[in-house]
Amino acid sequence: MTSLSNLNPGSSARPTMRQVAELAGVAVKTVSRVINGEPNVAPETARRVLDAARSLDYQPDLHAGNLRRSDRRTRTLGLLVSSVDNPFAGAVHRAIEDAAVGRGVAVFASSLDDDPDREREAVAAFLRRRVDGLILTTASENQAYLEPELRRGTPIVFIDREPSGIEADAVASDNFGGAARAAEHLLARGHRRFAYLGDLHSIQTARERRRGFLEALGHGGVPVDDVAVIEDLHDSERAREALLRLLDGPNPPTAVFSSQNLVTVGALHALRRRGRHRDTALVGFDDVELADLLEPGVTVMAQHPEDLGRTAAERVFARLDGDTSPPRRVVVSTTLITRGSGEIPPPPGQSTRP
Amino acid sequence: MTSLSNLNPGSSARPTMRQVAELAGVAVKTVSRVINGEPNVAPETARRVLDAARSLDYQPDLHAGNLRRSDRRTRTLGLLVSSVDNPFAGAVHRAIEDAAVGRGVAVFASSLDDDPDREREAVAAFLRRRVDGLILTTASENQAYLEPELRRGTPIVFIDREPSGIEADAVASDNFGGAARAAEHLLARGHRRFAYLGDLHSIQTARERRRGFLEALGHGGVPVDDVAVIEDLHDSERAREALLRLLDGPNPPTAVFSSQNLVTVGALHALRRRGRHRDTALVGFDDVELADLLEPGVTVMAQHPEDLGRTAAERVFARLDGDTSPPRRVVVSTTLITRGSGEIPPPPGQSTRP
DNA sequence: GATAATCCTGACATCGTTGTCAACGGGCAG
DNA sequence: CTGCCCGTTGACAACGATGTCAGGATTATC
Repeated sequence: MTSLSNLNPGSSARPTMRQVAELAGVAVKTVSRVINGEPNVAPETARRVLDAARSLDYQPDLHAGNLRRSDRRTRTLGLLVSSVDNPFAGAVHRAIEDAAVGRGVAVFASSLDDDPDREREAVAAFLRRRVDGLILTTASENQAYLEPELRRGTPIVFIDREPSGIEADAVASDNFGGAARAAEHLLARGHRRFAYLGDLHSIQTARERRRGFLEALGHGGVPVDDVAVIEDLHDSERAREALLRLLDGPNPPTAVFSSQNLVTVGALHALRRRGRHRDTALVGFDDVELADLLEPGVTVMAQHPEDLGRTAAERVFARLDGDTSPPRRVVVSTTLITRGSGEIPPPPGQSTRP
Repeated sequence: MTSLSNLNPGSSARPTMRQVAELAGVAVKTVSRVINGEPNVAPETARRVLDAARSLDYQPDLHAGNLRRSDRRTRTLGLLVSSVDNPFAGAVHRAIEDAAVGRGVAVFASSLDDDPDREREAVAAFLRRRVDGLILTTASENQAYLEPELRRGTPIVFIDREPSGIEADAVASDNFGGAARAAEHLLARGHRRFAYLGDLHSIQTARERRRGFLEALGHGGVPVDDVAVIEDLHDSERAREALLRLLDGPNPPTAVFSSQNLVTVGALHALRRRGRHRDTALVGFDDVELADLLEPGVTVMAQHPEDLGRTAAERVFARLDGDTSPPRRVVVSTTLITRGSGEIPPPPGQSTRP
């Protein structure tokens, strides 16, 4: 009874090459050749195999093949972002996907919420699945734990954050320069009382922006002690509360810098709530949807997430294609978009320098 | 020379269980037991194995194991959305990821731009990777091609679109009812001249919204012929142009319904450009970031993408856990958020019904 | 017509892991 | 002391595919 192969019709088992081979009356290896478009198969044989494959709805098992294949490529990429829900990360993700899809590469994405523990787990989950490369918005202080993997030849590209404790490719915005330019923009309007609303201090990018902003203010003659620096604002709600407290305080800022998109949203809410949106200057880092339709429009240092994503993907694929040049750090410049909020001057009597 | 196993120190080759076994002085199967936490391993042996694994930076190959394992689970999910760049899709994605991560399941996401060809390719790419389940925002007219896969036991859940040509689980917003309620909301303010700005007619969801909107207008005594129905607006630029043409036309609408977030953004731009944002009513389907800070605030029929994503993931996991009940259609209701733009009355003299 | 080159095909080992089964050794009951 | 049980361990086959190699058929070459 069981000596014949399992040919029960309509069987719901997933067909394998063996079954396609049986149905087509050829050897498994011949099916493999046809499926992979290898040369030297008689057209008539190929047709029979394709017919059989189609009639069984056969889908090759990429991972089984990969196990034996010499190139050992899963055609899979792992992407770590703060959250797939964040518009910036979404744009990065899309650009990477666009670069990958043409090569038949699928993308895993994982949200970290900038939690170092989740980073380790997510990286391990990717490596267990043998991704061909990693693109990481890292959340950890130090990524030396990736060293062995890097030595094994897995391309690792850091995006939106510089690596630390490891030499690897990186693609990031000009955080320092962009934040500095934002500061200069506000200084030029005559502001002297600033607030800096920053993301988690543990995030390298956030520290760069802070440094850029404060150094530029220093060059403009504003002592750091006069700047209200508030950090660790990781979502819009916290940012809103923080700015509300400042606005209600004894010496509210005349100009506000918000260091990322969620913080900008929170700041906008706070200003609106206190009716201060027309007399308090605001520049945000990273662009925000509908920023141009608000009144006043929101001035931002726009990043170019598509460029970041595309460039990071190109780096990964270049490495996979054999590029063994030293790690490269690509800096993508930012663009100041003036829409009104950043051009608000300080109230009269407070604009002149001492 | 080659009789000894490859033990060159610092070798950059990826370690396998065999190498861990050699280093620990045990059989491969024992390593497997330790790595998978199977019982009946002497503590001392387990320690030696773990030490060896750690010192080699060993990561098990999930796919090799899966090949032999009886449950045949890759712990991987495939998600198809219109674009990972779209805020709605991002929220759905995040909710699915949150449900999956606890089970050790990783998520592939693919953007379709609502192109049926890309759908077929992306599904094939997922199936070749043997995802455990599919969550699809389908772009095709008919998904009967998934029938064999469904029979094989792969859970397939449609999200944000109803399946056609196949019986499968589906989770979607109340598109018809939500759009109808938007129409009623505008009718109640006395509007009689409407514009409907719709997404691609090929999208089932878009057709439902159109049907809901127009039927409700019909019940309100507004003949369909009096409604400016413009469809196939797939991005904000096209939506902006379309509404600009209407506003510049002989008989501009006093109330506008935009059928998804990108269209809403385009409509907002058009109204603003013509300075009509304070006297033309607007209700959008799907919420938009910062909608509450615009003047007037943007009234929307908010969807609940987190609920959609979470519910879809729950359906997939329930199926994987053995639920064989008939396919279920889950409808997630929508929520009207009044912020001003939808409460604008028609200009005097046009508000009364004939 | 003989020989070589080429095309087509299949048998077999193998990739890294797990399921099965059997063997070994020590503890314990009879 | 014998026999049984159980905890521990490893040998081996197998998962679904591809690389290697060899053999038979066909065609080209002299």
